[in-house]
Amino acid sequence: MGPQSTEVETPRLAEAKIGNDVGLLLAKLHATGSLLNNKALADYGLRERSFSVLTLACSGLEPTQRELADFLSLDPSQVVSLVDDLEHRGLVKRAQGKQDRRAKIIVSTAEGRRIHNKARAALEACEETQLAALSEEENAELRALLKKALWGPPSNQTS
Amino acid sequence: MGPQSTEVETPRLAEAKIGNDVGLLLAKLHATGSLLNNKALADYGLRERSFSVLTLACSGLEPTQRELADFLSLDPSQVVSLVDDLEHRGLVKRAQGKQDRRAKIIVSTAEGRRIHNKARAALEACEETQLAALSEEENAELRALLKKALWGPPSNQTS
DNA sequence: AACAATCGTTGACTTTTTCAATGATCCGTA
DNA sequence: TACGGATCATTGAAAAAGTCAACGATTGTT
Repeated sequence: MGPQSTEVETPRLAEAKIGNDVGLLLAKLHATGSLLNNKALADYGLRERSFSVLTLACSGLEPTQRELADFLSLDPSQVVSLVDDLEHRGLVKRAQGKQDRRAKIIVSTAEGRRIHNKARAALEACEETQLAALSEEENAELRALLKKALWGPPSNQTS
Repeated sequence: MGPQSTEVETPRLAEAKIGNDVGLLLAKLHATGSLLNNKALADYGLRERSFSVLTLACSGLEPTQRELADFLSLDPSQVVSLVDDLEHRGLVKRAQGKQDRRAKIIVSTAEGRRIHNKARAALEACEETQLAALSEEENAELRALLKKALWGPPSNQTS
């Protein structure tokens, strides 16, 4: 098969005005991307969402479940399920919130970090093939635009 | 309140490496966008998907349901439901395929085009507020990058 | 003419999403 | 200090969405 197994030919219907609709473009890229990402993560028993949770658990930011729900656009009850799963498999654990004892802080275990490193490599390779049509600069530009659309102009702290 | 009612402040967790993950950025922008889009379209009894179908029915491209399913990344049975709904409301109708009598071509009615025009205006206004953080050029750049990621470099036919 | 493949459709099944209710805890105010 | 309202994680149920196999009708191929 071809060098990249992702979609290549422009479909007939893309000519319609809706082919420029941001909402549709996002939905479509997200749909095809999710499929591939989940496939790439399946080797590690992860999916896009559980990987996101695991990543944030490994980040050192000590997120609470509420923060995870907000950041990942999920219902709090969905975060419970995700964390339950990861915790049962020994990849993360719940710790008591430091200022707030109602909140649970999600932190990674050593095994969690081990799995995460492998999964991250696989995911990065996967996303690279998805965006194979874009140059390195375009790839970075896309990220920057998405972030700006979401959170406004980057504050000039950190790099 | 702020000038745009959409999200503005960068959340704490965005600092994590995953804040640069294209998959997550797409998911997040799509999630918040869908919510707003559906809200904007609700006045016309439409949602993102039924609007997409209606748009393509109005495009003159005479799409078949199979083409709609492929283009919108939907299961054929989902297209059945969407078209059923629009047809019951008199916005589109099913016509027999020209070369293939198995296929159904989806075409708009006069009423369908009327509704579509109004809904499109509302949606465009809605998306403009969503991408308010982007300049006009950045907005166009984002569209171009998304299209390129999906379908490769634009073929130099049409304008 | 026979066969496999495709289109739209249906219906069953699974997964995901949504939402209200709960106990524990926090915060502000009296 | 004690009260009241708000927030956190959790549960469970209901609603919505997604997935998938099977079907009749039709197509194209052998």
